Amino acid sequence: MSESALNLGDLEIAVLEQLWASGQMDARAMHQRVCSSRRISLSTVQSALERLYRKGVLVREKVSHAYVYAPRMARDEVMARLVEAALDRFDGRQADGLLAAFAGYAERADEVTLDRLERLIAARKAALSERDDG
Amino acid sequence: MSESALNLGDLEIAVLEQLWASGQMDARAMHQRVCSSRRISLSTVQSALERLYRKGVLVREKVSHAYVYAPRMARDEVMARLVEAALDRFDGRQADGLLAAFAGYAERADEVTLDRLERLIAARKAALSERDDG
DNA sequence: ACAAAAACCGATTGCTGATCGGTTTTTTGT
DNA sequence: ACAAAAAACCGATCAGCAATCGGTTTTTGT
Repeated sequence: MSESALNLGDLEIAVLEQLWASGQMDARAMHQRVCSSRRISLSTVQSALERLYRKGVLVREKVSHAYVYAPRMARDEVMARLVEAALDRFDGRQADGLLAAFAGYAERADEVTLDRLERLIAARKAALSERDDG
Repeated sequence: MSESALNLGDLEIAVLEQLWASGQMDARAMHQRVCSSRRISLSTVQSALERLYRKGVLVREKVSHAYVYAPRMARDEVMARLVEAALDRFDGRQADGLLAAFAGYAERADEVTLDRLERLIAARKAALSERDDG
């Protein structure tokens, strides 16, 4: 386990999605956004934001009286950390797990995604040979 | 959320690793294997196997009096399901999450892994054009 | 029928996220 | 400066789940 295995609940993710969409928000604004789908009090939203802050996923800044929260990690980064956390409890390398997950997904993947992935690999290969030459 | 989001505890994974390595085992044999690293009673191991069975990760067959457990899913498959479970709580496609996880990983990946992945992509692309032609 | 082995059952513990209401602190309008 | 409003803060509860165990019942082999 590299460092701290990130784990998130459903409300935490819902709240994060809002922040990734809007950039930043205080607890009240967040409550407005989520209380339609989830009948939740302001306190509950505050707790979720607080937890996310303690987990290092959010930053916050006191603007006049209220904390304004903002993402500290990109959506992709959080997803990656979650995948990592799920996988690194297994013995040995986690390459094969990721590969397997991707293989399962790749069976349904479209061209665009495949191309993106190919470019990712090409970039990495370039970096590798760059290093070998240098 | 496709069907049932798989989730596994640490003991469950440890137990699974043993089964993937050895093919099949009853609770007593499993206990032998894991009790060195974890000081655990037989009951605890039984519970873990039972839970895994209920989750559909293991099959079991009564051989004389004891259940003999065997994996019903490959290691890769379980890993893939875990990744899927971690990702499909997010809005929208999970392609980007997987891509992101892989991107992070790819930065450290070796040539062999990159080659494997390239072949995976090639295979998928072939399947796609196959379908277009047919 | 009996002893041993295993399943089965139920209970407890620990952790974590979700949830809330009440109290204190801070801010702000007048 | 003061009162009202808003937010933070605090602590508590609840629920779900994995880990853990000991005791009871069932099965089985001889």
